[in-house]
Amino acid sequence: MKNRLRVLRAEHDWSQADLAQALGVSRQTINALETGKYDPSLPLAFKIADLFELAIEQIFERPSADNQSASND
Amino acid sequence: MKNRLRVLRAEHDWSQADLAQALGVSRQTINALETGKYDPSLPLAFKIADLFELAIEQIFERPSADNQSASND
DNA sequence: TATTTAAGTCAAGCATGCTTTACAAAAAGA
DNA sequence: TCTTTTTGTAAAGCATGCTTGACTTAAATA
Repeated sequence: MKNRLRVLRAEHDWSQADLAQALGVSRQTINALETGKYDPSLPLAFKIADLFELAIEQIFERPSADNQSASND
Repeated sequence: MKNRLRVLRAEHDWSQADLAQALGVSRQTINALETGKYDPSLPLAFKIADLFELAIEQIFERPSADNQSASND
């Protein structure tokens, strides 16, 4: 899932460490998000959205509709 | 983090199993989300939002701003 | 040039999200 | 009442999210 974190961070002229501190997470987490290692949890996504005063949908791109199925009893 | 899943599901007259199938997750996952056991991943939150044609923010309530801090180097 | 800041990455470890299988209990329908 | 459907829950296991600590490299600055 792609995101606009790096751009938003640049617009605010923040380092990864600055952003991490503002969000209460580690710098490595920010780096991992920006480099696409994994997606944030929903609570963290909300914090990010609140910080940048944007909707989650404006920061994170919809995933590519995987169509995986689970057995469901 | 509270959510409106049970209400939305009721509006559509779906069982937990129906919703699970529509989302490609297990019934137990839906039950866990509705009973507040845990929050969905961001990708699953997007799928839910897409299915109900709502924004994530309209389904999931913002978490109560934890203010936890990480050491950050 | 020497130093500092910023970014990338790795490994180990713990927490959370989701799976399958299984069972119990409540609610709905015959 | 009897049967079926729906919901709740539990345990074990695997995948993902996030932590700390450490190290490397590149870029900015004294």
